[in-house]
Parts: sequence; structure tokens; C-alpha cells
Amino acid sequence: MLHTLEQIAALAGVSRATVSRVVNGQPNVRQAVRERVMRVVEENHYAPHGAARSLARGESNNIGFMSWGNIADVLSNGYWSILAHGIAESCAAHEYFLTVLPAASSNDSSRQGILMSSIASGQFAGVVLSAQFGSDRSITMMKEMGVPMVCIGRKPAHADVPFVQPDNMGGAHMGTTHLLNLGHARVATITGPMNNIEAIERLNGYKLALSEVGISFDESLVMEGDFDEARGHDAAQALLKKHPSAIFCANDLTAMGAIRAAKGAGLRVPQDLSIVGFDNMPICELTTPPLTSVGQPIAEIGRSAIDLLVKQIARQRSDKNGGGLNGHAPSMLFPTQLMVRQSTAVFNPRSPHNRSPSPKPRKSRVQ
Amino acid sequence: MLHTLEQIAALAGVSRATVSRVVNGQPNVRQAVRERVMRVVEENHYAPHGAARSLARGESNNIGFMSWGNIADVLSNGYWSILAHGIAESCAAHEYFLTVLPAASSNDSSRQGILMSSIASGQFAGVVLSAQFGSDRSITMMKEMGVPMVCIGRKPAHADVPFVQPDNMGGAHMGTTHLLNLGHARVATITGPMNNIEAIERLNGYKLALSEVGISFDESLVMEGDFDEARGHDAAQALLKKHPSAIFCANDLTAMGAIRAAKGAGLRVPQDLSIVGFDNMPICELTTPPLTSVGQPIAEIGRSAIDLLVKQIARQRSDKNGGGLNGHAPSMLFPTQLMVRQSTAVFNPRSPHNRSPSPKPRKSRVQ
DNA sequence: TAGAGAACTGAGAGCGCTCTCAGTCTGTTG
DNA sequence: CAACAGACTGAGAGCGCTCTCAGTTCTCTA
Repeated sequence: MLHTLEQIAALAGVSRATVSRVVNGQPNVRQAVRERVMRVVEENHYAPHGAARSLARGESNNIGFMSWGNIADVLSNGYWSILAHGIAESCAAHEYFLTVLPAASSNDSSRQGILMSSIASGQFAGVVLSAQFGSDRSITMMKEMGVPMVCIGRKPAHADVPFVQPDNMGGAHMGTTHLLNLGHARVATITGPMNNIEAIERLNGYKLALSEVGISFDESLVMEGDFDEARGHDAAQALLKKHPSAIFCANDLTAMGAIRAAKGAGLRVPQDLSIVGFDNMPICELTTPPLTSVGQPIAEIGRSAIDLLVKQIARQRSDKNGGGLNGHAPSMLFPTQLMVRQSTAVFNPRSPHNRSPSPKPRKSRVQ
Repeated sequence: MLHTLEQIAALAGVSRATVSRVVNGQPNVRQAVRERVMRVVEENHYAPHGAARSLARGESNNIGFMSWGNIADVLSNGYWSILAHGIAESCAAHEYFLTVLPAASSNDSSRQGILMSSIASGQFAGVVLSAQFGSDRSITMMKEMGVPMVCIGRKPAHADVPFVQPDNMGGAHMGTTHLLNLGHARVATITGPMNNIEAIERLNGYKLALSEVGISFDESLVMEGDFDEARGHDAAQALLKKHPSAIFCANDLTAMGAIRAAKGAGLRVPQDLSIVGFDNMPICELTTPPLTSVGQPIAEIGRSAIDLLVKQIARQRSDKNGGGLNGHAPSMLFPTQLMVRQSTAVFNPRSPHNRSPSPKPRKSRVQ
């Protein structure tokens, strides 16, 4: 705090350059000198000034995390916390700082301008952004600026931006198949917002699972949600009129809404209605009944995003120094895993709820 | 990205200094010149280089947020998400960046060293830290370095560090009094970890409420928890043997554990057992039954932390420039609010659970 | 023990920006 | 119309660090 390289150099009786070498662990310093400098450094709690170092090196040690919007409820649902935790951890491991960039909604152009200029200012070595919040325009700008970036979730319009995401389709397929194997024939689904690629992929997984067992897709068993509990509740309430015996939900919050709707309608979960969620948040164990859910390795996805980004940054730097090995940065799809809890059960033909429109039960073959 | 002040100056046919004035909105630039420069700046998407600016100005535009530990479950409980959201928002409003500093546990000294030297490096204009995670030693060091800081939660050993926190004692008093007013006489409590000041304050609020109505404090009705669901469950399970008719829990997660324990013991909430939580997390509305909880303005606390910090930073800067008005930065206590939901009810003398050791019901006077 | 080569050290030129200070250019006044 | 205040502008000296390059000191080998 109180000291500069210059002062430490004076105190140790060497030049600035030598102190710099010692501080950065470079070779070519006599052992005795090295120790003397180290002692002075420690005695004075010297630490190199970050901004000066960035300026001199022409590189930043900061990674930007563009995700936080004015979207408090998204944050509070816990998904982002876990993700952020993985991201922060990996940043620390790579010795980068993680800086939170409150993402601007596409229509808030002044905020977006500030955001972009802060990125343009070279404060960030790279940026992690969420497909959900990153506007297409800002992605385009960042591409033009040549800022390394990684997207959490695929961004269809920007296929060239490396991304990390769970195997949404595979997971939804697995969750739906679980229900089908339990003998359910009328499996409904509550999707996420259909402008969201992950929601679409999950719906596709659901469709695939149905078609595999020869059940034709019934549009009336699909309701669009928005990944939130309230919408999940309303959607489920509407769906229950169609007498499904099971509902596959696009995420856990939606599933919690569905459970609430079922209870409200006097149905027992899982005896009258089986429910599957997606994300396997910690909350799944705390609901009544505990929620069967398709799990994704959220923290690991966050970590991998940073790993990918750091690789890109490194490549960019070596490119500048003449190294020419280019090649496309890979994206990563993470496997999902079904966590069976107590919200799903074998199809129950005797449930009063299932008697109305000819349930046609499937032969149960529990996994 | 691609441009420096120098280049913009050349393009606009003026000197560096003039471009600097325009970019920083300073006076004393002819209108015509100002516009010409602005145009060049915009055409080239110029933004000043952050590190260079910090270096030249001798100030950072970054605030450090020291809280994230390797404590994934703390994060995932949502409290920190909401707090972080308030913090991030206020930082953006004050035009600071928010950088996440993964806090080191006190026993991880190498990590702590890195952390401290990054702070010492002057990258941060100030630091927000959590009383829960900030080690006393790092606080002492930061005080020595003169880094402005604000603590989320009081740190008894550092009374001079400004802090923001909810009125824990008042809130606990309110929550407990609510139960007493419902006629409960055997009100148990599950505390937070007793090395945590907030947990202690909440316990004190509980004691105060009891003493106010002349009920003597019964140690056997107190169990120590750790703000987590699992410990809440176990603590409640143990407490139930003492036949309390109500439990005041130090936070919502603990309360959720208590609900689970009650159900496991065949008790109905609230008919056999009333339960109150603390924090009023969004999850309170989703439990069965919805949880009565003492609410604190989490996001506002986060925002205020930054407001306080920014004031300190400003004062420090003006001090350096000769301004001498010092004075102690204020701390802030935020009011709590009781959210009554369905987990609390009037004392029920006919509950089988309440028949054992002479319940001595209090006369119910519902609020 | 001279000479080559390796190991070590320091001087100095930036990185891109800010900010002071001196100089230039107005537009008023007396 | 000379003189002067006030508005404007640019030169230049850093901010604290890194990194190259030239110079110095060792350490071997012949």
C-alpha cells in the first residue's frame, strides 16, 4: 500500500528491475539478492500496484461476468448463485479477478452503452455472459472488439461463440422417459419461455421421448411457463383439466408451482400425479414430497466456462506474440443425471383423477 | 479498444489534453471543438483504458466484495444472492465495478495472503465484507492499510468498522412475541451458530420477549443450530421431546428443517406446533405450510453497504486533497418486519403433543 | 590464468492516461 | 485602440510497473 517498486528497490539497494524480477519469480537473480529483496518486500507488506502492472503488461487480470440484471428473482432462485460460485472459484484458481457487470436489458441502451465502453476500455481480459441476458447486439460488438468470451448456454445467432450448457435435450428425454417407464401415458409438460433456447431443447427432449415409445405429441398437454413458480402453478392448474397423470417440468421452480397446484386441486403427489423437475436444486430435497429432478452439474458448468475463457485469452495473447496456432474454441455439453425422489410413482389407474378420459396406461417397467 | 487518446487526438486535430477534457466532461473546451472530438470518439468507439486512467488518477473504480468462501451451500440458500444483487445494483449506480474476492477461511493463510496483497495492490477503492467470513486478522490488516471498508453485520472486535445489518434483536423479539401473543407458553428456539454475532443477537431478542411477559428462560428449550436445514431438523427433533408448542428459528432454512422434523414426528404445523423463521426468503411462500417469518430488507442492506462505502471513499479522497473534515462513519441498523403466514396459530391445548408436561397456556391475544 | 560463455544487474523507454502550468486567443473595457 | 481578464489549448511531467538491451561479474575450460 505505502510502497512502490522504486522505494523497495532503494531499501534493498538494488534496481527496480531486480525487484520486479523477484516479485514475479523470474530467474537470473542471485540467491542472496533474492532473499534480501524478499525480506524487504515482506517487511513492508509490499504488493505491486495492479493498475500499473496491467498497463505495463498490456493485459488485464480481470474477467467480467455479465449476467446480473435487475432480475432479483432470477438470482434468488439459487441457480445463479451456484453457477456464480463455480465461476468465482475457477477464476481464483486461474488468478483472475471476477467482476460483476450488471447486464443491461436490450432496451436500456444507455446502460448498455456504459457496459460496452467498460468492456472496450480493456479492463477485462475476457467476458462470461449468459445466453439468457446477453443481447445479440452486445455480443456482436464484443466480437468486433475481439474480446474473448464464453456463453453460458447456446446463443443460436452466434454459433461461433463458445458456450457451455447442460445436455438439455438428453436430460428432458431422460426425465420424460422415467415417467413413461412408470407406466404414464398422459405425460404433460410445462415448458420454459419459448424464446429461450434451453426451454426449446428441453421440449424437444420431451417430444423425442414420447415418439420413441410411439405416443403421438399432444399439443393440449403442453403449457408454456417462464421458469418461475407462479407461472408453473397457473400452467399446472390449466393442465390438470386435461387429466394428465404426470407432468414433466422445465425446471424445479416450475415443478414446485405444479406441486402447489396439484395440492390445491386436492390431488396427491405422486399417487394421483407424478411430477419431474429439472436442475436438481438443493430445494428439491425440501419440498413435500421431495422432487424427482433432472440434475445438471451447475457449478462445474460455471468452472468450465472460465476454463474455456482462460484458454481463449491465452491463445489470444500468444497470437499477438507471433504464435499462429488458431482453431476454433470448443463448446461443452454437460451430461445430466436423473435424481429419483418421491414426487414420481408408478401410474395409478385407481386414482380418481385418472379415470376420466381413458388413461390407456402403459405397461410399467420401472428403471 | 483499438484506439488510444493519442490517436483520437490526432484524428480530431487536437491535443491529448483536449480529448481528455471532452471525454471527462470538463469545461473549457470550445463547443465546436467539443463536438468534433465527440464525433471522432463515437466513430471509433473509443473508450479510455481503465488501468491507465486508474494509474494516472491514483484511484480505482473497483469495489471488492469479500464474501464468497468455498461455502457453496451458503450461497445456494439465496440470502447471499439477494444481498449481492443489492450490492451490485448500488455499485453500478455509483459507477463502480464490483469485484468478487473469494474470501479465505482463517486457516488458509496462503489464500489469505493472496487476498490481502490483492487488496494492498490498490486495485480496490474499498471493500465490503461479511462479518461471517471476514477474519479478524484481515480486517486488522485492512485497517492498517487504510482501505475503506464496510461490514455486512457487526464485528464485535472491530467496533470502529462501519457496518450494516438488520435489527436482529428487535426482529427476534417481534417473532417471539408473536408466538407468545398467540398463547404459547413453551416457546423453544433453535439458534444460529453461537460464534455468530447475529445469532447471539437473535437469541437475546428471544430472551427479552420471554422476560417481558414474565416467562423465565429455560435453557432446555434452546438448541444451537448453524443456519442450515439439516441441523435445524436435528435440533427440532431433539427439542420436540421437551414438548414445546412453538419454535422460534434463527433463520428460514432452520425453520424448514423444523417443519420437516415436525412432520416426521407426526405433528401438524401449525395445529400441534407453531414455527417462525427469520429472513423472509422467497422460499417462505413455497413451504407447506407457508412460513411465518421475520423479514429483513436484504437487498436494501446490500445497497446501503455500498452507499456507506462510497461515502467513505469520497471522504478519504477529499482528505488527501487537504480537506480535513473527519468524523466517524455511521453504521446502520435496518428494521425488520413480521410476515405472518400459515405456520403459526393460536395455542391448541387439545393437541395431543401439548398434553404432557403441563402446558400452562397463556391467554391468547392475537395481534 | 586468459578467454569464452553464462549468469546477473541496471538504465531507460515506454504502457495510456491525467493534470498542472504556461501560452494563445478571444472579447471587453477605459 | 491599447490593455486586460477570461476562455481556451497544448506541452510535458509523471502515475508504478514491465521488459529489452547493454553492460558487468562469475565460472569454467584450455
